[in-house]
Amino acid sequence: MAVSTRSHRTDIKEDPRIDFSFLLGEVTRLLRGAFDHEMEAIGLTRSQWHVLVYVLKMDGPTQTALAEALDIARPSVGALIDQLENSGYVSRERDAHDRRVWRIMPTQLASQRAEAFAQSAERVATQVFASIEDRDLSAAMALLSTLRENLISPTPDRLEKDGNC
Amino acid sequence: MAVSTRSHRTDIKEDPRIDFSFLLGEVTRLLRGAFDHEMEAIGLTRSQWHVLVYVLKMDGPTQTALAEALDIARPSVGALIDQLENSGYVSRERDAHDRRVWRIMPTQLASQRAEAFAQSAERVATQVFASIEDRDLSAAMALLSTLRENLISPTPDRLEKDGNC
DNA sequence: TCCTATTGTTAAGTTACCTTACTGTTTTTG
DNA sequence: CAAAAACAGTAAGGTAACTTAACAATAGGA
Repeated sequence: MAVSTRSHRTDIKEDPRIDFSFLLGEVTRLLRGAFDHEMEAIGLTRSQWHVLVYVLKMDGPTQTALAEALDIARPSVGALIDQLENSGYVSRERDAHDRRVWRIMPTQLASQRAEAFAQSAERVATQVFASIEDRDLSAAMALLSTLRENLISPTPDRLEKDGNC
Repeated sequence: MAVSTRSHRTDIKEDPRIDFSFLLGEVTRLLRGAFDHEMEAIGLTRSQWHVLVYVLKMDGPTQTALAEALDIARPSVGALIDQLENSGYVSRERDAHDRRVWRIMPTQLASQRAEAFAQSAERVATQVFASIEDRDLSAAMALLSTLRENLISPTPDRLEKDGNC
């Protein structure tokens, strides 16, 4: 079934799952750096770009919806939207039915540049994912999805159900 | 050969490699959170713990060696070592042959607690990697290693050789 | 000995988050 | 309908982890 059972080993240095975790972190860091490098030319930070992608994806989300999607605190989203608004990439528009909320809309500028962003992303992806088979990529994605599931909700068998407290 | 050739698509939202990148980031973030949660009880931040693991791994490294291994700037290492020294986990010891350098040594406390750290890590790993097959883990690690290679050095075929500038 | 490279530190600034507390607005509820 | 609860967003302030630039001390070769 799962990863081979270990009896009493308590050496961080020899657990493949720990190695995997470190590798995951390292690749993520490098990948982030590669994207940053591209985005720098465009004048967006990673966080701004991250938010912007979700704004483009989500079709007029509220800030709270963005906060949930990005899993960051609402004030953080507010600050990032401020930045993107100042740079002219998004605008806050009042919701027709609820005056508490802002709908975050990509501007024309964002749409114009969306293609350039995509090409930058594509350029990075082409280098980074060179020689990777579709099949393997899918398999790795499936594994990562499983990890995500396991991380989001506790394992079914021992659900301590304390959530995150 | 590589991931299926696309003609002109420039839509970030539909590129599996971009999806993969986001997923990678998300899993890393969640995983980091899970480890943080464990490490919090021990009183170490993620960065401190990260450095400490390398100190335990590397057998008396200099700060510069640590900076290279962790791929962070030397002042950052210095600050983290300060913290770990104040917490009593490492000590700076003068090198016998070069009075400029400090050798970073884990203290008895670190060795004592190393097992507890490992158990914490194990506990997280057991939940997160539940239902993951060894085979699949290895395959994913291989893929991540390839990505790392591609990220560290430009692809052989189109080596622009600008390094990182 | 002088010149250069290297180790580590200090100082100042940036980014990206967080938390807590607040102002409005809407929804619920008695 | 009015009071209370819930919710969206903002403000203020904090923290951790980085960065770069400039510096002192040391090492080591010409």
